[in-house]
Amino acid sequence: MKKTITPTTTIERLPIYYRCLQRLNKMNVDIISSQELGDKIGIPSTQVRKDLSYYGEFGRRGVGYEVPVLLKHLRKILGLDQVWEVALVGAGNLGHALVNYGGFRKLGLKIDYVFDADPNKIGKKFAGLKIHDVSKLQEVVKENGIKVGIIVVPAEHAQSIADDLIDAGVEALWNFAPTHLKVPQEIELKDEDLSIGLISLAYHLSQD
Amino acid sequence: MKKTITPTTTIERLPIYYRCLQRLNKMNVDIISSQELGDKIGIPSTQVRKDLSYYGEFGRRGVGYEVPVLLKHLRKILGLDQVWEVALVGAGNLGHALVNYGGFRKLGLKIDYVFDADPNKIGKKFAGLKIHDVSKLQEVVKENGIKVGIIVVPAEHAQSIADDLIDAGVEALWNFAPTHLKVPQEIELKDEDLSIGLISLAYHLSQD
DNA sequence: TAGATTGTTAATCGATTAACAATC
DNA sequence: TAGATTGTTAATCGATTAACAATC
Repeated sequence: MKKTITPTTTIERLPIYYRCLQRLNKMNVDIISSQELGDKIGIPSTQVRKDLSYYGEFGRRGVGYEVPVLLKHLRKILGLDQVWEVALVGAGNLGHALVNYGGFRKLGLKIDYVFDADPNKIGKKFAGLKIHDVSKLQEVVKENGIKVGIIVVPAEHAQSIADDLIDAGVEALWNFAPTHLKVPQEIELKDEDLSIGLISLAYHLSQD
Repeated sequence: MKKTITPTTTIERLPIYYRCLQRLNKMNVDIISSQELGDKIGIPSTQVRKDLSYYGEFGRRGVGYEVPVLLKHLRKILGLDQVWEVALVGAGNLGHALVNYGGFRKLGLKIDYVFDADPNKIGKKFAGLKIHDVSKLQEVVKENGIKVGIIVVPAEHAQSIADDLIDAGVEALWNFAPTHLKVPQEIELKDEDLSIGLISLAYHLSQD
């Protein structure tokens, strides 16, 4: 394994490889070449090999990659062999969709705690989880060693929720609020701004 | 205006500028410098200027950018001065969240038609919209000149829905199904794979 | 051995950033 | 004029891709 910095673009492709391999594994495909794998996800074979090379040598020359072996390596690399406690703040439509999202379960990820500020929601069930009072957020995060927070609250509350989560020990944030959050450098922040996708389609259509 | 190709990264930042300027405009901020704008969204001033320069000269040297003027230009550039008919296929949780998503309304975008295959859902109301039978998809798309399709169906159905939409005249697809869609080159495709965000957080946490 | 495919180096391509002349 | 900030060029940085030796 080399001590080079892995490009962020490579990291973003790892989950895509992982899911594709999961499907192949379920179909009892045993060996796959970088060419075939690349074709399935729409990237060149050379990029597949380069990406994997940042983490080790997982294939056999002249043969290809053993699906179960590569899968196991990727699971480890992605941290999916560990259990991450995840808290979601904001029991709205989008929060509901996320808690129920089938994609997570398949990956061994799940959301464990849901919080909201609305007294009418607190205590109610939400996709099988009890909605906690957001005033208890820090307490619950600390007690349960929650490391990942998902922010699905209105933009104007996002920063203060982020501050609270970080204060209580969360190390990674997934932010759906359409606003720029200020967080310390050591906190992992992933912005997921849903309106950008639709706007960029409108942009491309209006260019023609 | 130069005849250079605009980087895709620039295009993805345009909606962020737009939303930030909308907020500034509402706060009656009249003039903003590239430095201030960049600070607000977490990018260097030089990138703001460079990005905007692909489309024209919107600022005044020594002064900055007039918020309403820049906003107007961006609205035009992003195609938000036009009305786009949008159809969503898949009346599940995530579809519901998208139809209700406040971020779109603020931008003058909205979802107009919802489709599903479930007989129990067809005809029912869904966030204020009637759920149409997916078997009528092509018909409705053609009749109403729908140009944008949002795919929120299970992965195994995504490709055939995409084919149907394209066949009926849709030119841009926003795909939430965790699968690689094959579409003709002239079709604008934006993938929005929600599990990637969460996995990449797990990855970063497990690196430490 | 002959054919196939990996892992890696080097070349290319594209995006960001520093620097500064233009100009308000 | 002096101070500020744009628009743009050129330098830098980072990611992709082509090419090929290594090797199964």
